[in-house]
Amino acid sequence: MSREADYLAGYDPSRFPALLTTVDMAIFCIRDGKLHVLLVQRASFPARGEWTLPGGFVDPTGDINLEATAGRKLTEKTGVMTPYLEQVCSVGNSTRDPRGWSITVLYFALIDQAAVAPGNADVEAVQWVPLEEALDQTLAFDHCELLRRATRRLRAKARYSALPLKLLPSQFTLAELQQVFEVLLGAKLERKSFRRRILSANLLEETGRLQPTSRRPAMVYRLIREVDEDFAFPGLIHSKPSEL
Amino acid sequence: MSREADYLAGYDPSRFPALLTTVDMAIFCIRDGKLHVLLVQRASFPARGEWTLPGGFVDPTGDINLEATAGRKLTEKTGVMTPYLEQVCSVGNSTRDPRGWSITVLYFALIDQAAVAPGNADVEAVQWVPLEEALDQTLAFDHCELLRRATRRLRAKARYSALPLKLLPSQFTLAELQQVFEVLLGAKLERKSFRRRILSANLLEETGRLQPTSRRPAMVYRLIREVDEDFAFPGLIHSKPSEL
DNA sequence: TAAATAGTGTCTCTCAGACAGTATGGG
DNA sequence: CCCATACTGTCTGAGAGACACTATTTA
Repeated sequence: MSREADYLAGYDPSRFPALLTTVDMAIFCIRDGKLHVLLVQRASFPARGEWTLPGGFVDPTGDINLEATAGRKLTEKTGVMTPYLEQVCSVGNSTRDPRGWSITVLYFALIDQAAVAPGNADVEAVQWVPLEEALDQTLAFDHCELLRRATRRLRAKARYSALPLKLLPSQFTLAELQQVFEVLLGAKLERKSFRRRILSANLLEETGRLQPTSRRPAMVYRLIREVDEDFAFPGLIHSKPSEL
Repeated sequence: MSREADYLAGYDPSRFPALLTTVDMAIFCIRDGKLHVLLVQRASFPARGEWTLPGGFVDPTGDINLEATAGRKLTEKTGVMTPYLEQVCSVGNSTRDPRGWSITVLYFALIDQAAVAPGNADVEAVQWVPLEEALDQTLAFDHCELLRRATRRLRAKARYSALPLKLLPSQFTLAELQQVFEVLLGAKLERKSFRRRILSANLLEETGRLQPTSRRPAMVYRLIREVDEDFAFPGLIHSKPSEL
């Protein structure tokens, strides 16, 4: 075992070719009934002035793990502290970054739009963009492809999980929740079936009554137990898949 | 734009703290009606002599992308060239490797046990281990946790996708296929329901007749179209989840 | 009272589970 | 002929879709 200690003492990581290692994030929220994603404008080379997903290098001295890097980036850009954060995939090759062989670990975050610190987004070159526009415009590096992957994952999960809850504040009506699902799935859902499934999952509990947004007030619900990454209820998976 | 070229010419990646970047693999096959995973014994420090998942450093000069690294490792250990390969997740933190902050990208591979080159496994310190044993025994680094994650992904996919097909040769009977699903799900499936779902997915076509394994011969099927990562059929998802 | 949205009753259709029945081979 | 396994027929119950119905608010 002292031989292993000797080995480690003499180990020099910089002998190996350096790989650029970053974390990139697709931060989603709902605004005006549409899915939006946060984009930032690069301040320095490479791709200076172009728009990208927020992200940056892993800091081995400050970040205890990859998720901490992602959380740090998210808080820097939005002020949100405890979002839903999920790793999507990693992409690594020799061509995606002109500086050399690079790897990025892609996360997506779901946040309640109301929880975003309003100041930051105007000071920095940061903006919320409707998803379709973001996918149309040419993002730097391979960030269009990254955004597509994050979107596909999010939409797939909307078909069988309670994940879209994370795009709402802690109290909400079923109509609001249904609308979020409809935005993600790109399809209208049957009201009765939706209520049946959501309520029979024993995920929500009633509270009081709500602001009369238009006519009859709706019951306000809150989450009764935490929605983890693996939670799935049967049913929504049968909805037809949405376009793209 | 020449300023960007200047920037790139003067860019030195080694200014940044080095991160150890590896790819690890959970290579699964079915042997004797049980799910097995390939383990290797480490030949050098750190953790010399201990068992791990096969894996190794990304080679920026040889591998064009992460999947190429994974494919290279797989072929080295098994001789299999075109397996089903799927990225599970990446784990990066400061504690998982004694040499420093390290990231691993985890893949799993599904192969037909009959396609494995038989020679290699005996020469090297490589062995197929029943999954339960592998999870029980103490693997080096965080490889127990990695193996658990790969297993969870595989088992989850067996509930709604046609993925388990990749554990069989190109021709197979429905009884064999059902047995693979049962092994992965850890539960008996209803024969009639299973046949209904598989056949109504229009994935298989009939061929001729088969060896009388025991009594009445069974129809041999083959895949009619490729099963990609996202293919899902309704139904199997309702099966009760298996233990662990 | 009209309009608009919240929420319910209930029919039907699809499909998975169950299980008994039939088919086809080897000993 | 018996047995074991392959495969089918068919009943039943759960749950999603459809849609008309009632309830409760504002204007």
